Amino acid sequence: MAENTTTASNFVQNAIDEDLKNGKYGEGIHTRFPPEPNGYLHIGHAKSICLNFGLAKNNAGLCNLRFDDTNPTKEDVEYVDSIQEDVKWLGFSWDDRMFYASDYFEQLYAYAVELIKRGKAYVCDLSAEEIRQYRGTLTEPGRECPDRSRTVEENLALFEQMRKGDFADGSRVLRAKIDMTSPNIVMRDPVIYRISHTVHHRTGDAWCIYPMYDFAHPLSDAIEGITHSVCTLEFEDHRPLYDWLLESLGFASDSRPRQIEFARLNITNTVMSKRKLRQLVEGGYVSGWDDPRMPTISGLRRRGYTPESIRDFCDRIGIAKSNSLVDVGMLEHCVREDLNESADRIMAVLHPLKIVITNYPEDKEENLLAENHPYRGGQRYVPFARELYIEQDDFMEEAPKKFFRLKPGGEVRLKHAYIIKCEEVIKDEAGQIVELHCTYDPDSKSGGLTSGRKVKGTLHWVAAKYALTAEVRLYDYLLKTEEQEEEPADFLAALNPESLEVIENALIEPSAAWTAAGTRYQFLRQGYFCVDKDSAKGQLVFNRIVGLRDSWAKAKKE
RNA sequence: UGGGGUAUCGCCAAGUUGGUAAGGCACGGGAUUCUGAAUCCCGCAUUCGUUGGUUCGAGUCCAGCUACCCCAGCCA
Repeated sequence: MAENTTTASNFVQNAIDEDLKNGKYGEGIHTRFPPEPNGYLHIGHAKSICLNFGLAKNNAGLCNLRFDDTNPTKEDVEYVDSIQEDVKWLGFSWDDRMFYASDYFEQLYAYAVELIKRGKAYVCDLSAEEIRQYRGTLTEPGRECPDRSRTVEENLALFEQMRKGDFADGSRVLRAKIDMTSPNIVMRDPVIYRISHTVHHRTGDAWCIYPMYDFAHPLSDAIEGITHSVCTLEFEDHRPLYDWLLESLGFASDSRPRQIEFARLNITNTVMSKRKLRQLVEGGYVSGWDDPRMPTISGLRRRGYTPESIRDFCDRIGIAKSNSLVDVGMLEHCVREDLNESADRIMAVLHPLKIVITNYPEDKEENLLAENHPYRGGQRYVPFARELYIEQDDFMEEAPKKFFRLKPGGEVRLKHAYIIKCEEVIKDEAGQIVELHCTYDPDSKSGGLTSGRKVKGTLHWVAAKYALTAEVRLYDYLLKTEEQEEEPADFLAALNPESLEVIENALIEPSAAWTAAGTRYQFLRQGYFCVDKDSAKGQLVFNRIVGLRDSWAKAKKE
């Protein structure tokens, strides 16, 4: 298991090393995780969280949590709450450094005024449509807005009126005065403030003008003393603007924050855009942002993923600038590895096949000692009796040569119990197998002196009389059948039809019920399961995380 | 004949100032096993998108191609 020693070298760390070596940022480094509270965090955000908090930790620095809440039309407190919960759950702490871009609205306004005073910003009266036309295209330069030559005084007055609410939404904007002919479209006098008479989830109606990301972000970073502003690749074109703003407002180049971009996470068969995830939630395709099929942190949590496994995953995939598509198998490997280490094992049967041990006294019952974990120890008692259930798949009447499980005349070990032999197959009139009559070897009891006898297969089982029913939810949590380009409509159509929630009942050994909800279990052979905390009310609910790789299942396919 | 990026094994990803290709996932083989799991060994790029060049020597330097990603929100 990864000790989360993010020692893996990456170019961001290299850049930090370089800066540290050159004596830049003598106070130590400072990063931030800046989500917009417009949806729930997903596994892609986890990559950024692990990176930013990890860099801080590994370099004796600090990492802030900052809500980038500059667009009130999309944001909500529900999201700021869930984001905090998810970051905490992942195991990271921002201590007392939780901020909101909206905390800086007043300062940001002052910076905008300063920019105007320096002749580097102006109020533009063009409509959104006109601005687009004036902007030019990818291959043609833009044209200057007629308002570009307004005097500082005019701009100051107009901007103040904007703030006071004298103008309607969309009627005017504040723009940075840079270069309409720049080959980089971002630099063609970008809008830095817009008018929006919208109630903000935190500032209410105090403001009717809101700063754009491009303006708020570098300044928020600077205000917080951020040294390394790590973001994703699509902002590379924005870096010149980031630097231009700080430069224009007089932040010294040797101490101001520096933007570094890395590639965002993509996982095979996984829907990773907030927009699409929102469609799934709002369209009722899933039960919510925390539906166990969702790649959200909260969905993975309900699915039984541990924070450790997600951090480990983020460590393993690395940080680079090339667009990559990580195999979902990597994520699954990480949970398997973690749960193999940490999860107690219990026995359960999904599709029961009754077994009668004919030479076991009818009134006899035993409590057999069972290991909770192969090497971490812990023990429990499991009731054993004459009538048991095993998994239907664990018996084959006409078995191929390499079938290690129960077959007529064959022997098999019942885990923690005895070796049994199948003597007779009982069928109904329709020829369906109803039950198996077996005999057991009393000398083969697990842990006993003569328990060393070897048989090829080991089965899990549950005593018929004491078996408890548990709800098992089997999910195919992959939401896409295959990689494909999807427009919204096609995207929904491309959902894996098998990604429906399947609920079955499993028979579980009674000892499982002794443990409090929230404990993670591994079902023998069936795969990893865990108690669903949210639904464990009187009844145990298990989610399948991912099945064990079963070479028998593989062989069966061939 | 816009700008910005990226190209190293099936999938991720290290590769310091050029010195002769880490690691993980997946996969294959063997040992072991009261989970056909786990564990343990062993194997898995003469080659770094491509073509040339510089050099005793290049994934690392130079030039030219090619492919893919991002940008024309008053979103972030």
